[in-house]
Amino acid sequence: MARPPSPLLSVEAIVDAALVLVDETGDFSFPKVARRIGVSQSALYNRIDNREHIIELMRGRLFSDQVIPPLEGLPWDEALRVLVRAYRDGFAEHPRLVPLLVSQTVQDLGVVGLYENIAITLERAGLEQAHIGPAIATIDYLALGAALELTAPAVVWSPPAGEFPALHRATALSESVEQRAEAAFAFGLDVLVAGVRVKASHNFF
Amino acid sequence: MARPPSPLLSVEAIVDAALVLVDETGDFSFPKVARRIGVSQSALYNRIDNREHIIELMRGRLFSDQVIPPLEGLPWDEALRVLVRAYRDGFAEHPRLVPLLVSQTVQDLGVVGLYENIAITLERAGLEQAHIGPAIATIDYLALGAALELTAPAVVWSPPAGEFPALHRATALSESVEQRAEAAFAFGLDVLVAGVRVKASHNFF
DNA sequence: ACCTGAACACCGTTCAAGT
DNA sequence: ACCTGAACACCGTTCAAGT
Repeated sequence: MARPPSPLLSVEAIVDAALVLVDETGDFSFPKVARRIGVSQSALYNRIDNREHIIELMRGRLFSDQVIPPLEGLPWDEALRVLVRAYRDGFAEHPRLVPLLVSQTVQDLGVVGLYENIAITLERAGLEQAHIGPAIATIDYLALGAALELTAPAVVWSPPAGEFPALHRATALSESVEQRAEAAFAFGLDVLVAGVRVKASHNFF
Repeated sequence: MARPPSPLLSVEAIVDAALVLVDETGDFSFPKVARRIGVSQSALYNRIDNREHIIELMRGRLFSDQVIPPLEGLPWDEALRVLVRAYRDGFAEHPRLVPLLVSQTVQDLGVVGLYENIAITLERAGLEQAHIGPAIATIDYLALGAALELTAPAVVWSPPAGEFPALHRATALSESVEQRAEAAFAFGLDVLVAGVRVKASHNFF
């Protein structure tokens, strides 16, 4: 077999296979993706440019099938919560992909659309123009971090009881990874909304 | 040469070499570390266990030579600012190391000491016990994210002007990477302090 | 146009062998 | 105890060759 009548390969199949591997093992490789599809390793280069390209395609997949509910009726703080949650949920569906994303720049346009909505909402909040970029960055850190938390093992710091009393008290109420990640994200989101409110109110004086 | 009278190798030399490589190239490898020290690749395994071990040793290095000023006299919000800045500055000295750190759990005890100080300060702020863990996680996200920002290229989203007006306005005031990272961190820190204040005040009602 | 197979320059880790 | 060199099972990427 050299040139089949209908192509054996598609970009979609490559991204599918890579995403399955990342979900299962935390990483992917060309040999494994190729084996999973049943094609030779070098054939992948007919559809994609390189490893980075596959990662960027996976990032796009995270947000492509996301439905954002209408935000018109909502006050800015509710709208902001919806958007930041949607952003976090995108990452949280494939948490083991996040470490591969952080060392690479965003190129996907679907993600940029989500950013635009967040920027609009922050303008509605009354945040001054110079603070909107920094606010989006902060939201980025929160969403990425909260998703990363999902990949962490059950106990994070495991502080020696006697030496670090305050930390020991804080981690004593230990739950599942999911509960801990959700609690951290919920707290971060509350802090964000409260902080943006305070920042925005400074504009009125 | 097989067994030299005094060892050619030390853990310190390995961590030094790996850190230089990460700073310069964003990654390190056993062959490159060994070549830089002038020793064979397999000799490294006399001092360290594996690749993860080297990464964890580099994480420790970030905070080992950090001097934290005394916090006794300070109000909780000032103290919190000092600690979170110290945490961020630790990462910021070797920003290209951060992507290697995010997929691995914290084992270094110097870092845990910093966490303890933050936990104490959050207790002083009046934050309820159940919120201290989530608050530390949020601080983690902020510090890691702000350091990651330093590795990003100059333009992050580069939004097509017409299609994403709000985002275009927000990114129009573009500065250097360092300025942008600092602005984002400063905003995030303000939001954090304001948010913690709001959260803590709920305990008084 | 679309695939295979071989080739190349890289990895991390193990292990027998030397002193 | 401490090092070397060879070996192994992996990588990402390129390219000539086939239809």
